[in-house]
Amino acid sequence: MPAEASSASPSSPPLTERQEARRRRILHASAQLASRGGFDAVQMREVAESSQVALGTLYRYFPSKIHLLVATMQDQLEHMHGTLRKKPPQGETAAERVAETLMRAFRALQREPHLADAMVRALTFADRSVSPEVDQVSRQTTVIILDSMGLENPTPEQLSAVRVIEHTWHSALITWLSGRASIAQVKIDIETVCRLIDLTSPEGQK
Amino acid sequence: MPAEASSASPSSPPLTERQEARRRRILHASAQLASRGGFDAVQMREVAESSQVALGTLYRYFPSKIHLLVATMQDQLEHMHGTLRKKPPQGETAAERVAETLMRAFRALQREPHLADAMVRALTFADRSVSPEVDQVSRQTTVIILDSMGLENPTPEQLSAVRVIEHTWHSALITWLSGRASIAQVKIDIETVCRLIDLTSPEGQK
DNA sequence: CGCTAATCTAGAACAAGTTTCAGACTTGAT
DNA sequence: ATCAAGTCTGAAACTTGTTCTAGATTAGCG
Repeated sequence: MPAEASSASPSSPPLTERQEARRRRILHASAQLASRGGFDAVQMREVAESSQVALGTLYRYFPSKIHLLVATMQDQLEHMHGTLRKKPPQGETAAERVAETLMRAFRALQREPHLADAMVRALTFADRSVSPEVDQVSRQTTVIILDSMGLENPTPEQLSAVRVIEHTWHSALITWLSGRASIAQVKIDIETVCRLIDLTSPEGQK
Repeated sequence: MPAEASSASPSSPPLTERQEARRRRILHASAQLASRGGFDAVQMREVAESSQVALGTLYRYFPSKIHLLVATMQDQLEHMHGTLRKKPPQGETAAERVAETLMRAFRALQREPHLADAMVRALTFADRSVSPEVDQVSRQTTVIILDSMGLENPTPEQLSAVRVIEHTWHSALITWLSGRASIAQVKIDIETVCRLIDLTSPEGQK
């Protein structure tokens, strides 16, 4: 298989090799700074310096800090999806498998709470100008969830349930990140919302 | 009844009359500016000017823009709760009543989408330093939902369901505000998540 | 009334996101 | 190899949230 082309949107003018490298350096610097101190620690001047790129160039690649962090999240999500694909969840019911997948993702985020903070805050703070990118993250998340459900073609009802699960996922993460909910609390919320899946599977829950 | 004391946290030193008036002017200016242009339009210098208060004073009352907007939300929530109390929802099941209540709130927000934008963005962007205030908003929301369910003492399961509903509510609002979901979509999501309530009411859904 | 501590004001100053600009460097096509 | 168009750089400037300061005002109290 071609080692390339796995990345994000294949639209817009194709990047040269050096441009691709710059983009990579920027995303790497962003993730690194975010891992240290979260949203606030990702300062555009520092990202520029760390990635050896002029500030103006950084802004050419990512038109705002939010764009940058959302792109960072897309990047991390890809990793995550790859990792999750390798060992599919073991639960009996679809609800269990989804909950298991999300809890696995949650544990991954716990290992880098500052990075999680930066990405999630950016995601929910994003305004209309970032909608396409945020939407892409959302679609990717949907794919991961549907994957873990093991569904080929979900019903509209099931898609609604998945959307609600995503809502809960994002919002629960926020309450955790801002110290208003414990890890256990998040777990309960995830398990609770996942019950909606069984509710929308009239054929039984196996 | 005493016409006073209905406001927020009755803790900390009591405010003099003029201070109470200042606080009110500030919140009013905040809501007004927010109604115009949303989060970005609430600029601290403008709020200070509109409310005839020095910038430093504004910061003494509300230690950050986020604090100010969250307080604005608390303020609005009180109105809302009062309004909702007057005409309780008519639905048959608890789930229907909660959905009806939230849709009513949603329609209110649609009348002032910019204000909604400012408040909701502030709420989800808030970091740990605002946790107490955000938590208060969350509790107030919980009360409104429990009220509409007509429950005296909810089970832990039901409280979980309510938390998930709140998650969905906030996150769905965000997707709507950032133009990634339609009004219809939000409605569906609310109705979907409200089904969790019936799921957690083993005694039947009347 | 007159004092003292707390509060308020005007305004400067600082921090970080964003924009702008002139000049150097790359790229792609001839 | 050469030229035009597009890109990158370094640095300054601008915007808006936040902090700080010195001096006026106000509130509570003897």
